[in-house]
Amino acid sequence: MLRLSKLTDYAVVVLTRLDDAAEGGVLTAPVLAGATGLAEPTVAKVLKILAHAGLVEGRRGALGGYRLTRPLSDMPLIEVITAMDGPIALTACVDNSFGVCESESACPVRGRWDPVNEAIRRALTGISIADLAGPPAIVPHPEPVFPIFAAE
Amino acid sequence: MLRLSKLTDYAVVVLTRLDDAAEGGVLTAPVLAGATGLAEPTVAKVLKILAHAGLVEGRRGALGGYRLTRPLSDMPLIEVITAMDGPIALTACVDNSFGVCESESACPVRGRWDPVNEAIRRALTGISIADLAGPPAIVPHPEPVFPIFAAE
DNA sequence: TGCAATTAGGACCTTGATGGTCCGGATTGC
DNA sequence: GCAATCCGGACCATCAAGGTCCTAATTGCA
Repeated sequence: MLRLSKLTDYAVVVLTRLDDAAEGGVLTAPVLAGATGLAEPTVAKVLKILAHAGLVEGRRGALGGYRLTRPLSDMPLIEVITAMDGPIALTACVDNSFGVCESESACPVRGRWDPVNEAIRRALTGISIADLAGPPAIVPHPEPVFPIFAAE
Repeated sequence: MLRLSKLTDYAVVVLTRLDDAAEGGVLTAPVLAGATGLAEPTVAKVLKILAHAGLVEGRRGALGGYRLTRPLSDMPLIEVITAMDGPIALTACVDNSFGVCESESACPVRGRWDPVNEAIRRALTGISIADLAGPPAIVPHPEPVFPIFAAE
């Protein structure tokens, strides 16, 4: 599925909220949880990871909270994904992890995924979080029905 | 990690072997297993999935086996990934699955992943399996050391 | 006609990563 | 000194991926 983790999804949501609510100010984890509708511990976890990656900045203490270190338009999506999910890497046997793969010697595509990773990396570098949060266009929900598991 | 499944990796390996060994002829699952160093049941599973997607063709019976339906140069990577891992889709809440996400109404990026998926899709469409199996350049292993878990 | 070789299509179990929660410690402002 | 926060982990449940196996269905050959 090439799926990316939910945490990454949450991260984008949180970052977006952090942006339009706090011009210079800070927001606490509980407040962000309320604003996004996500569970508080989860939001806290996301923020911790983002802080670790330097995408947000945490300030402790009574009047503490989090704030962005850069405008979202200057924050490429790939950085968020890398922060949350780790480096972009298709397959386990990328970039020379020896001994892990038994069929190493017989493997004809060894080291061949790199150009693919590069292609994806490039594609994701050109997109900023601001692009995702974008201007208008919240997809309308025509009719709040039961989950439709459309044909895959 | 944006990782893609091992099965997809295996698929590329198997497809490659299927190509350089069988010009018009067929190869059986056990033979392919031997040639790739993968377990036989696993290879069989991969082949079944690929056959289902129409990328290979299975022929039953005594002299049966599998063969490619097209040259690898005409087989974009994205088709293999889609066959093995399902459609490219970042995140669960893509393309309007209502009711799944509680914070639906509060979610500012709803429906916003689509351009990202598009970008990745485009990047992967331009790469064929032949490009992966490529001409030369098996990455050399400078020194067979222990797995190095480089700084993430 | 019977037998052997193969694919086709699932069922099944195990394992690992993900998602989510919680707790103690450190920091800061009042 | 106290309350409000972040910080850094540990911890557990769930779920899907990986992998194996079993039973048809098909085909060629003796």
